[in-house]
Amino acid sequence: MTEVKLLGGQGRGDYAQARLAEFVANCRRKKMAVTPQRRAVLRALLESGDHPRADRVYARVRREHPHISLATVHRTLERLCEVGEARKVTPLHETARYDGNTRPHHHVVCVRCKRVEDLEAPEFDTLLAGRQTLGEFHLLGCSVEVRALCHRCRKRTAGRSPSAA
Amino acid sequence: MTEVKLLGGQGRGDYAQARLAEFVANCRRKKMAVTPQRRAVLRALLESGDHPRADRVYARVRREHPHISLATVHRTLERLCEVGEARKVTPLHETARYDGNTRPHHHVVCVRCKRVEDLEAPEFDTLLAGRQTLGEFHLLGCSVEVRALCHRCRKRTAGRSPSAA
DNA sequence: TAGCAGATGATAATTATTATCAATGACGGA
DNA sequence: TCCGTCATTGATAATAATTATCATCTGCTA
Ligand SMILES: [Mn+2]
Ligand SMILES: [Mn+2]
Ligand SMILES: [Zn+2]
Ligand SMILES: [Zn+2]
Repeated sequence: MTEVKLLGGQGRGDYAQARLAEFVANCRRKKMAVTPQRRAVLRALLESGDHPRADRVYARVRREHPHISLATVHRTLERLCEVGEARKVTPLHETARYDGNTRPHHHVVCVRCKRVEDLEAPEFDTLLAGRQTLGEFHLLGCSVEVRALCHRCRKRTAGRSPSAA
Repeated sequence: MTEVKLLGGQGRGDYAQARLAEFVANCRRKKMAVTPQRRAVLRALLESGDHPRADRVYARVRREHPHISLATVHRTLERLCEVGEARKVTPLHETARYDGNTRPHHHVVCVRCKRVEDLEAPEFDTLLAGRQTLGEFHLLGCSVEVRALCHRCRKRTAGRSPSAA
């Protein structure tokens, strides 16, 4: 029953160190230039445990790199996601998407064209069934977002990096 | 194993009819005015099976109500979500949120303050474990988003409508 | 160390969403 | 059925996130 649990910020420091240490090698592998800005953005992201927005990362990076451009922060964050060094919590954030179907269900999203299809997966729903709370959170519901490539996009995307785990 | 399946647009027509039929009564119950615009927006949303954006709904509604304002469409869609007549597929769409933690994990999101915390739930991951595809979709990964109210927000939200299932 | 492809910074442009506010009309009570 | 009230609408402006542009700079390879 207690299969689901919140993760505190434990071991964040070590994790950040390890990730920064391997960053240079990873960049070389991906043939991506290692710039002070990229390093700083990744460090700032790793130091914030709270899934920050670009402006928060910008604020933090500026403490060490007062001359960095906000555009660079945006570009770098997207780049880090493309190469698998970071993750976008909000793959569909560009515009609000609405759904007239109020029955509980889940979604599969094409990460490229952003097409969204309904998905039925009853098992997902039962996992939180008993619980009312999770730590300090009062539960309302849960939805699963399956990241995928639709047929059309898969053909066009041929050889590509992760961009979504 | 085949517990997860895509839902086609079957029975959409009947579902739409039923929803529209009960809409007036639901509005009365919620003490919300029934306007032609609201009815039209809900109809347009129900007719689009594809999780549309506000501008798509606007385009469709204009076919019958050429004078409707785009602002009204935005307002109405949000309103419908508040009272449980529709659902926002993208509760975190306002701004991109990034995550330096690349280990597979899930999230709990406070629907009010948008705080995001990491969540560990191994069972969620195993459900799609075997599959490579789902219908025409090539699977990449899946993430669970648990909607919740954090302690602080729960106190401040006292008596409130659904806004999230 | 030279040269180039890619990265950056400054800035403008784009675009979704929200705010404002006067005019309108839905609806409960007379 | 008519009226007054107040929520809703439409038109428009304001806001804010993101992306585009482009001249300059710099990490990287040979
Ligand atoms: Mn749906
Ligand atoms: Mn996370
Ligand atoms: Zn696609
Ligand atoms: Zn909260």
